[in-house]
Amino acid sequence: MQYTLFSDNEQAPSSDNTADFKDLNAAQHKAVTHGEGPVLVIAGAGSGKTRTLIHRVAHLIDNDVPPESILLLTFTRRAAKEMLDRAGRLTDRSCGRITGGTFHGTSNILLHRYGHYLGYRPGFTIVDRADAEGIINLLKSSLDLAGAGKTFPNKRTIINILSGSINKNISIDNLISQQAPHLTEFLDDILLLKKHYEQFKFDHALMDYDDLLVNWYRLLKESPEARHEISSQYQYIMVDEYQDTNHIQAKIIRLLAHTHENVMAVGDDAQSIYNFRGADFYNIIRFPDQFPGTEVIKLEQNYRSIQPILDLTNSIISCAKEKFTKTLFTNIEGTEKPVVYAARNESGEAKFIADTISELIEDGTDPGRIAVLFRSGYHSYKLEMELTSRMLEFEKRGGLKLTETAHIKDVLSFFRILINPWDTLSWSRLLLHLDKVGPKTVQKIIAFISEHDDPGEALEHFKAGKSWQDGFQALIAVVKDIRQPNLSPSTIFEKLMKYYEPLFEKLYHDDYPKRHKDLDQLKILIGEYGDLQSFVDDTALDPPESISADPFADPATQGKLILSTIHSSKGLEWDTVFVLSLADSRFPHPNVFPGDLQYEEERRLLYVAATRAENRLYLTYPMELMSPDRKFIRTTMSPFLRELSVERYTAVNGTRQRESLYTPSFLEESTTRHHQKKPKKQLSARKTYEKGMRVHHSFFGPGTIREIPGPRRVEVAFDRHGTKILHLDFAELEIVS
DNA sequence: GCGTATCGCGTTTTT
DNA sequence: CGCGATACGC
Repeated sequence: MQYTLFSDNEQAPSSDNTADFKDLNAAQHKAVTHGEGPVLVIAGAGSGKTRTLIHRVAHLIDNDVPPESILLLTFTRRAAKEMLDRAGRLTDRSCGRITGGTFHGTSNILLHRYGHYLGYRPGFTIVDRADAEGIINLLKSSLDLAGAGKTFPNKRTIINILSGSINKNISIDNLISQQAPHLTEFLDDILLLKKHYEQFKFDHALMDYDDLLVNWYRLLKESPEARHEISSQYQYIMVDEYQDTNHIQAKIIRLLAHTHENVMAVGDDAQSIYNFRGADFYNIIRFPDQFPGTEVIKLEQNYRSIQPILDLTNSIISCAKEKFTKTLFTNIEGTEKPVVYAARNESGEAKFIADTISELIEDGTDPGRIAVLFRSGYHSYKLEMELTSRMLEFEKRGGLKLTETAHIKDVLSFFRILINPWDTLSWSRLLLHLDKVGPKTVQKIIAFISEHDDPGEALEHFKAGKSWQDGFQALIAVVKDIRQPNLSPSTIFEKLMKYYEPLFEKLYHDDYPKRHKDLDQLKILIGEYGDLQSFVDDTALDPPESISADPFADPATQGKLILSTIHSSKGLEWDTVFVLSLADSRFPHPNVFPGDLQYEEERRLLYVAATRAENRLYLTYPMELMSPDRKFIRTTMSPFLRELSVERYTAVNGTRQRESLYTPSFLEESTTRHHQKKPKKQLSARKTYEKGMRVHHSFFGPGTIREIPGPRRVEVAFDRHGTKILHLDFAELEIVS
């Protein structure tokens, strides 16, 4: 295969087209065909860096580099899979023999393969973040922390501090005094907690994400044999999203490449948004120091967005305190400026977005090409209700992971105790479901069974209280049943479901159907695994975003509208993007102030959000927010928006129908275009509703009116679907009695 | 009095 | 969902 050089102005075709390997611009071509030695590719948003990496892989294979010697490290496993798949299509060869994945996934593989050099037994269990939080919780209650009157920081904060201290390579006391001075009074408690946390993980052969990295680093550093073996195995190392790597990862890369220095790192300092968990975008700046002789290549052409969007995003990032000037340009045609919409309140904001989305879909836009992004998971609640009441389907990303939902954790707990009988956390999950059994009783049971060589068997010898004996015996029976040797994961699943199903029905009565669907999908997923260990590791390391998404979905069918946190939207792109809740007290996060390190990161976060858009970008904010005391407080637009020149966007004031805040002439244009109110059908609006009425909804079925929270709204407690707030303008609600 | 069940309310971001 | 405050039952 040959690569033909095209001029910089030649536009790269859509990245989905695999027959386009010749259409690379000069900079991309240089990166793709680079020979031996370290390369740093600084790539702007939408500059085709993924494409470049794919072609690089294809180029190497075409030049008879054995696939086994390529190591591709990406941010998400999904990205790695996609790259290998596309590279495979480019080369007409299987790329399956390339090692590719996340740092943590790769770490897991290498530690199982080479861990014996450090004296590891391979049977460790990986805990994900949610479990780590659970452990902290367990320890917190048993350690009796915090003096009277003081609220001890929550477990999420603790975990951030613990992992931050590992990632940033500084001691906890320094970290706290530097970056979280308000926690100084808890320093001793946190240190104590850390000690017990480490001991706990050690006792139970558990590792969390950070331990994997630390041990990978130790493996390379402390075992010359392992270092040499691994480094000569992987002769070509490629790292995507390099700005998201932390100190340990940078050191790992350095050691991995010590025999050959064939490293290609790709990243964009302007998109560094993971500083809070230890990522350091100075890693990019330091790369040439770590690898002397590094060639630096810049990709500045953007193949994603139209020029007006780029103008806006360029000016967002140009306000940054520290910037490495890199101005993106594009040849994609399009003149429509981004819209900044000021809504009266959160409902107005949700309504505007839902209206606009409905119109786009009616005009034939694939819902899967539209995304709504926001800072925090709960910012989208209002919109979710609005969309549900209009029967618009969506998929929410970020926030809670599937493996973090209660019912999935329950099932996984059964699997976990089989692999690691000392997995106290999973035991306590299972035991807590027994009626009349609470935290205290669980602690007693666990203390008892942990004494024994075989906790699973010891369970039978614990004398249960009279009131909960029956449930306890039932649990013992299942555990005994699934502990039989040589059962396939599917068989175990079926066996445990016989016990769990009735329990589950009682426990999650409110949204039973949805959760049950998850379990059905989990069953399918389990069926693909032959052994338990790899199933448990996989679900801990990289939980599937949504197993309800059909893996064999026909690509021709329409996708779903995406709601996502900005963090989870990284690396993706959509035709139309909405960014929600860009109000002063919401974005940046209220705890960060100008001058903080975090403040600049928040700005980059907005940059990342805005650069996801190809053709249409809407930035919205409410002028009124609900304060803690059910009072409304006025807000203005986020400071990041305020510092932009008004030339860059079209301002629309949703609080007055006919006036614009800034530029009246623009408003007429955009209202007629997208935001014109259509007369909605007044189906239910005329009827009078009262508290306590029985009603029937075409989708949710029968229910009772709980509350009338506002004009044209009712809060209905549905018999089968929980409580929902419905908009009478849209909901088809019949009065039954 | 200890421990469990229940309700109401607030929630940064995550490989 | 998880936390705290409060209420009930052994």
